[in-house]
Order: sequence, then C-alpha cells, then structure tokens
Amino acid sequence: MANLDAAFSALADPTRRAILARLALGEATVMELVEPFELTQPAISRHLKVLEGAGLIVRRVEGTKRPCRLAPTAVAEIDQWLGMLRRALETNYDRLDGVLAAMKPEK
Amino acid sequence: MANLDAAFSALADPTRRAILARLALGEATVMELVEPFELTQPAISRHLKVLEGAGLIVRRVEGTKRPCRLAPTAVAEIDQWLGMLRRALETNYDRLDGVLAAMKPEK
DNA sequence: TAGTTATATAACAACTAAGTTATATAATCG
DNA sequence: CGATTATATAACTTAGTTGTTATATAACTA
Repeated sequence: MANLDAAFSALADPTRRAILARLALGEATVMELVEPFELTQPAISRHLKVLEGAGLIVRRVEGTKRPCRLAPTAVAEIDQWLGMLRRALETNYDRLDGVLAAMKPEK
Repeated sequence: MANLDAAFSALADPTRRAILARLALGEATVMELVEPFELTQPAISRHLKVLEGAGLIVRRVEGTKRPCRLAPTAVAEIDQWLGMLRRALETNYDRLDGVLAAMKPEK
C-alpha cells in the first residue's frame, strides 16, 4: 500500500489540511488558495502538487487557471486502512470489558 | 489541532503502520515487535516513541518489559477530521449528480 | 553480586521536506 | 503584438526524519 504513505504524509501538514478544508467548501484556483495563507504562491503550488500526488485533489485546466477540488479515492483508501485499527480497538475494548466484568465478582 | 500533525505523520511511515497492524492482533513487547522487521531495536524503539507521542499506542511497565498496545484517542481524532472531507465529498458528489441530471434532458 | 536480557538514549550520516527568491511558460486583455 | 495574470519550476537554505553503532540503565537469573 504505497499510496497510503503519500496520503498520510500529505495530511500530516497543517497547511495542506487547511487547503483541503477550504476545498471542502468548493473548487478554488491556486491564487484563491494562496490568499488566506501567509505563504508564497510557489509554496502553495508545491503543496497542491503533493495533494494531487496523494490522490486527495484533482485539477482541471480552465484557460490559464487550474481550479482544484477534492478527490474521493485517497480518503476511501485511508478509511479502509483505519477500519482495521477501528475493529481492533473495538475488539480490545470488548476484551477489556470482559476482563473488568470478570474481575468485579472477585472484589 | 496540533495532534493531527503527529497522528498523520506517524501513520505516514510503513514500518509504523505495520507495527500498528501487529498490535491490532494484541499487545507486544519491543523485542517482539523488532523480530519481524529487518531493523535494529533502537530503530523500532524510536518508531514506538513516535506512535506513543501521536497517541496511537500506550505502553505499560512489566518488569524489564514494556508491552505496547493500541490506543483509541488518535484514531478517533483522525476519524473526526476525515469526517469533514467525507461529508464534503458526498456533497460534491451529489452536486455532480445534480449537474449530470440537469444536463441529460438538454442532450 | 556478576552476567544476561530488555529497553532507551546519544551521536552521527544520508535523505527528505518546506520555505524562499528568481525565472519560465502560457493564456488573456487591450 | 506587448503587457498582464496565473501557474510552474529551479536553485538554494534550513530543519527534520530515519537509519546506524555504541553505550547507558535497570530488572531479572544463577
């Protein structure tokens, strides 16, 4: 699962998560994404490249603009992987419940 | 949400995800976690420190051993954040559906 | 108590990441 | 066509990550 590396790594950066949060409101061009941050345009362009590489966003060409929007694929992959942890945590939690239930009578 | 940085960043490494997958099967000591990897014990110890710092695992002291197990907190935080993306993706998808539905009659 | 086992930490090398400025490309506007 | 706007890329700097080996600590074992 090499793509999970890219996806989680992309999400590890707060600027990139903020970009995604902005795109959750709808499509935006590069300059629209630059505006709210105290970063230069090349910095944002590179963040977008990382997000695109991770499958978290897609871009279309519209004249000289490149509007970005959220892509579903990476999120689905992440969800699937996290599902494994969720299930394990539930199981362990049940087990703990069992242990506690077994202990109570002893007390 | 500073902790999301640590959580996503911890999950970005395949060795650490493999460690979590192993812990999903149940508690394990450091040496038990070293065994399946072609890495040295200090390397694994540091990965564990990262996972602990991210709130993905907890460790107890048992004599000279430090058994590790999964912790639920970070996964819950991640799920919560991803929920935002999931909802946005659903909305955008619905919107796309709407667009496609609106286009069909025109064709 | 001396040796062994389990784990942590320090110091270092190699690599990657994130930001900057300067510059290139390419579409649009007048 | 020339100027402007939108975006990308290159070169560089600084900082962080991942691995290694060597060593420290601390609890068991004989």
